[in-house]
Amino acid sequence: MSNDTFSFEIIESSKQYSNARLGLLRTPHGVIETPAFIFCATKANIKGVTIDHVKNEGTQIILSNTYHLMLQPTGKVIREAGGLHAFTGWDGPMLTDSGGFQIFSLGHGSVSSEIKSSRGSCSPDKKLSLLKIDDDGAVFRSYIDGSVIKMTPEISMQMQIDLGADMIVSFDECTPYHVSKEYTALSMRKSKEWGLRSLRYLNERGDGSQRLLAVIQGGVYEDLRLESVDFANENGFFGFAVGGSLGQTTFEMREIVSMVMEMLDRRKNVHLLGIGGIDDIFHGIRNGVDTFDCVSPTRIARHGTALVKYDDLKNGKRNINLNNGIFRGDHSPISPNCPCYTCQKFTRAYIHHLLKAKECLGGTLITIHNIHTMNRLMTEIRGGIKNDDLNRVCKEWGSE
RNA sequence: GGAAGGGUAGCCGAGUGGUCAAAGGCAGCAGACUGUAAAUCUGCCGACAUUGAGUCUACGUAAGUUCGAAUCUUACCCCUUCCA
Repeated sequence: MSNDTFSFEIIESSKQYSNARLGLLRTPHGVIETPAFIFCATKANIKGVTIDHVKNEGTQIILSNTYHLMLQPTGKVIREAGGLHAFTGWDGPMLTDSGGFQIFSLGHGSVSSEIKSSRGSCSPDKKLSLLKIDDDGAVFRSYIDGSVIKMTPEISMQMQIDLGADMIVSFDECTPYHVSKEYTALSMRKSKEWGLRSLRYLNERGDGSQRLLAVIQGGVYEDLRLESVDFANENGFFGFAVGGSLGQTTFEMREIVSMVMEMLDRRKNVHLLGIGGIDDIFHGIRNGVDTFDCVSPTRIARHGTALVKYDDLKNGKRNINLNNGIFRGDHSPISPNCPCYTCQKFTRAYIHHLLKAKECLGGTLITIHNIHTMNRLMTEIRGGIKNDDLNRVCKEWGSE
């Protein structure tokens, strides 16, 4: 693999915000213009839509999850299929997550109630299935058949090699918020160790067609974040992924993101794990984040909410819940200015009907629209950086 | 004509003397969702009242029994099934 097959090149820096930048992320499966949004295809599909829709609405890169795919259909099946690209039909750039987040979400309960602000909406009686975590790795009970599954950096790396995504992520422990600083420190140091083991394994067993991102841990503590960043800066990772507990409130999350972004080697690409609110994206980009991933655009779509550019909606909101009764007889598209497949062919009334009738096409059509809208947001943000006009773009999308 | 079983909030359906404005489900109304065990979860859901306290109207209709009735009695109306 020649050196320029894989690279991250900063092609323009914002004058309005010194850290915001335009980049080109080159991978064997194509070039990603950054800032970019990465859609979650956790179980090797973006829920509810075909890969053609994903592509046609302007998606540059998608993400799948090691933990889910190792349970089902297993790495063996995907390796035999020729890797995730062949398996899914997606021929563009791809990232896989390591499974480290599952140590958190399967071990400590709901995501949203813990890492981010708000209360959890997960059903409370879910049984936690993390059995053990030590220096070697983590042991889970499979949520599919109850069998006992071991995850180590080496297992995660081998799985990610089998999956064959362009960018892969170090195995880490996503530290919850409600633990002591001592635990957070130990956990972060464990993730450092696991990062080294991940790197070593990939260098020894990989074929050179993949690059590794270091995960930045350290919770809400500046000194721990700095220690984690120093480690990542010094150890030859291709890029970075900011993860772990980002505090309890959105405000806290942004403070941590700003803090970490100041510490990282600015020559490398930075991914912000799991964050995808429009305000949070603008905040991240001003601070130099290059890529984001989040389940929110596709999840809320399945639940009936369509994202709409603030200036297009003209009612002071940035999304509409198509479950709401006011759309029963609304024969206009979701957004008047949207060229997506859904808005070209279908009306709010029709989609409202599909949702009410529990026809899964409703969620599908909104997912298509939301994918387009997120990609359009990122396109306009890149335009804003290029033209030193990011604040105008921000306003148009109803962000502060 | 005879026999039996029923009629409960928008719908279905539990409840058989007080703890009943009445379980549960559906429908309706709204909200949440941030490295996906999520096409899921939460709240409201007779009327009036800004919420609460509260007031009123309600379990086919009418009249009773009772301190108290969706629940017991009588009559009537309607529905379903079975027998002729």
